[in-house]
Amino acid sequence: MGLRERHKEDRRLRILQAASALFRAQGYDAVRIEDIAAQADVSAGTCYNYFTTKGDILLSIVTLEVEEVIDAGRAVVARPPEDVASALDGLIHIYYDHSLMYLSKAMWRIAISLTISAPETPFSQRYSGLDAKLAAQVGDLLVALQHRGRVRADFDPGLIGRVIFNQLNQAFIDFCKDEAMSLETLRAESGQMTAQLARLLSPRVAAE
Amino acid sequence: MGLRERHKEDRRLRILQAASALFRAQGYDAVRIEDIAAQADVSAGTCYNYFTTKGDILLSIVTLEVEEVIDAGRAVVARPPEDVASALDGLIHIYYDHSLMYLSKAMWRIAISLTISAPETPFSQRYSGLDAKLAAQVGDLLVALQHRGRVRADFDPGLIGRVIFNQLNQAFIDFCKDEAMSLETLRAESGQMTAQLARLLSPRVAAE
DNA sequence: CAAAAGGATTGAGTTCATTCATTTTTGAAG
DNA sequence: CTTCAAAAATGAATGAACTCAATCCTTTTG
Repeated sequence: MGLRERHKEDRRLRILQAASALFRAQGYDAVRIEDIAAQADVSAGTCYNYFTTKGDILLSIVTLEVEEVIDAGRAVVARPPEDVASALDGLIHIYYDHSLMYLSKAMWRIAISLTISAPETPFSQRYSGLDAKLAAQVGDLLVALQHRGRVRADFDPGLIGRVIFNQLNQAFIDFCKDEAMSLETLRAESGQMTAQLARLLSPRVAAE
Repeated sequence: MGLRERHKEDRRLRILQAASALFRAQGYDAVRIEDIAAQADVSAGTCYNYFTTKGDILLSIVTLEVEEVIDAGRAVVARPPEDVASALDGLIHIYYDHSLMYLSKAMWRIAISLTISAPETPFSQRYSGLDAKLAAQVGDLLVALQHRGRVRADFDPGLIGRVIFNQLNQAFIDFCKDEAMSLETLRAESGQMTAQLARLLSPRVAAE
């Protein structure tokens, strides 16, 4: 790798680290591109050689985080708890905890809103792809549970995986929208939902 | 009502109408506050006496639309079709069609993203409240179907109503994110989902 | 009816993201 | 070691949202 390439890598990383630290410390809106540039020892213009918009910098940080969440989820899917509700709750627990490790509610809000308002942006698309992967992971968990006979076999696990993921996602968005809401409350609400869905999915029904 | 009050009403309305027309014609981003002000025969500053941000003007337009959607939905809930899948599809059909009558995909994208990125804004909160009403309406439909014995009685209709609404909502967001996607495709995808859920909710299960 | 008080309007001014013409740096070729 | 073309970096210029001190209208009061 030549000098030029190394410089490029280096600068990209410096910009990302500077932005990440500043966003976390001061909030997305309060940070100016010039601040990021100064902290990264480049000029404002250079930031635009690496990222198309300020939002893209944030999304780039967030996608790194989501990738880690997916990795963390794999462990649960490979070795899921026995019953449906616990399995779902375990996965969800990991998703939520990991998501808040490095990113504030405000950063998530902005990131999510960007993927909706500017879906054509490269990082937006990447983020959407990761969301799809997360949904697929939930589907994988359901398949594992189906194999064990813990859930009904007469439905499409991919589809229901997406249904469940959408619930988690919406609950998480509501959580991010309300600064006063605690992680415990989020977990409790998701738990209610999964318990309900686990019941609908269980093979033996005490119908009516 | 004094002259001052009348002026206020009048101006507010003029700003809203000007913005609505311009947003539709040129798209949200392409319209400047000054353009709206000019079209409404006021100054740019005045727009900020009536709305806190440019986004708030859009949200104000969108909430009017959502209120109409809720009204339209009431008719279906009052007199739902016999089977679960048709009832859900009917309601959804109305939601989607009405939503696209006056607002473009792009306008929805921006509006939805604003309610996430700036949830404290007055119109944001109003919008969120309307979303909750829509979810409750789906719940009402489920209650009606439960009374007829068309769906299992052993679940919380409010909770499942929210689950279903979240699905619709997410499908609609995905639709707005993809300019190439047709309304037919949206309907088809939602239909798949409701069919699947209708099955899970039906009282007699061909278990496993 | 005159004048003071308070509310609304105004548009020039500020701030920041983004652009772009210019300058600097890099790596290859001679 | 020079020279040169391409790639990158730079920062001054642009444009649009939003702010605010000054001004203009209503309304009220004496």
